[in-house]
Amino acid sequence: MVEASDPGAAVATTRRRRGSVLEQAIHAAVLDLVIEQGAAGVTMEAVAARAATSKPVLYRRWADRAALLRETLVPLAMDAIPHTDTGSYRGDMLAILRGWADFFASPHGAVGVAIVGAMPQDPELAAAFRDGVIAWRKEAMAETLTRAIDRGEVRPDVPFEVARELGQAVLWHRFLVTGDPITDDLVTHIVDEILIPYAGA
Amino acid sequence: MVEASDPGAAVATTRRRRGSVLEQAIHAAVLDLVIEQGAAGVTMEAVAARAATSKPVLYRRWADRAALLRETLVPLAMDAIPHTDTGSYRGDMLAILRGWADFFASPHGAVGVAIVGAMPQDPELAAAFRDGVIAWRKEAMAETLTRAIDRGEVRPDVPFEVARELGQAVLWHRFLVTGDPITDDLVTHIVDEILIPYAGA
DNA sequence: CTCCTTGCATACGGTGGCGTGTCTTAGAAG
DNA sequence: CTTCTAAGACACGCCACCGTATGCAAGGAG
Repeated sequence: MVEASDPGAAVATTRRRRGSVLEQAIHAAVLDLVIEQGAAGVTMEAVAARAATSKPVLYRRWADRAALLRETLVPLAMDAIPHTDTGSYRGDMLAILRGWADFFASPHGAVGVAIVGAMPQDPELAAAFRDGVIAWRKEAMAETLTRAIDRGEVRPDVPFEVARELGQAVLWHRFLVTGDPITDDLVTHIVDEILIPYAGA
Repeated sequence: MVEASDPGAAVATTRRRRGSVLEQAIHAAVLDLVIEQGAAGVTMEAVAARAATSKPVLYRRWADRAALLRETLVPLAMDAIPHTDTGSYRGDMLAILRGWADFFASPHGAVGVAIVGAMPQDPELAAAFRDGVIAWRKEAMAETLTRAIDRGEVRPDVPFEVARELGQAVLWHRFLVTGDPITDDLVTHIVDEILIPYAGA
């Protein structure tokens, strides 16, 4: 995942910690397979082969393939979107939407489709994604909006439920449904012509 | 599906026409399986069993499972959304968004997820969906917007690319990504507080 | 009434993934 | 140096699905 496990030191102290090199290689293999063949391509055999290990290793750490998928994809999605205070509502929203745009354009974008496509058949993945990624995004957007209200950039009675998802909804829609391009012009247009008029004081 | 095939008359004339009762039963079986188990659950064997027929029948009419899926799902999606002239931009948009909302709430909503989830691995499905459903929706929205511009309800320079997808993007996003409820209050809110201000003259 | 065409269901070999049992090897303790 | 323990690789049986070849039944032509 993120904290890169500072290789040298950690290995020196304990010979092999719980989630270490091997586990990381497995997650990487899963990610590769998702990108190449979608969630359906993530079989235990394929993962084992790709990670240069064997199936018993996988079954030792994860109950089944669904659990392995969950624990690989959800953390990835968590890291995709920046959450920084740029000092203005416009700047914050631009940063966030550009984060989504970059995510969709990157190979990791396939993770988004994989999760969405797998959720209906995997309630646990759905719960993990919604309680993890979505809930966290909502929280982050709530903070962004609260800061903007404090600054007087956004009207205090703006409907949070809608304001927080309006921008990313268009990007997700293009990415998943229409396949239309997501340009930076589109992002700035959304912010300046839709989000700010809608939320503006 | 929708038009109930007026059983008596058709059977009387030609004993068994090309796409008739059996073919319809097969499509129904595919739909059931998609709803119950997602696109991955649509195996040739399961379809044959569910439709009370056998695999050779399926292979006689469709080259492979992807073709069967395409020819079942795409027409369904085409029938989902109304395309009527209500006489006003607000009325048109309310009708369209309510059409999407009803579609998502119905069992057929699963078809939406199935298509989105399967597109990355099935270029032909993606092409069929985008050249069929999406292109047709774009055209319909273009007509709706043109009428609205003629009536003076919408500014002539409104960006079509964004205006036509803005409303449904929020609904798709809730349906696929967040799982948040899609209420009629939300629909009217989107129309009155977002679409009309954005596109208004 | 018989033949023949048409079209379906049953049955088959082949493949690939699942989940697990067994053996081997490498590191820790005595 | 020897023994013990733990972890991983190999291999197996199982099952579901694929795609096709074969045998059977029903309706039209002679």
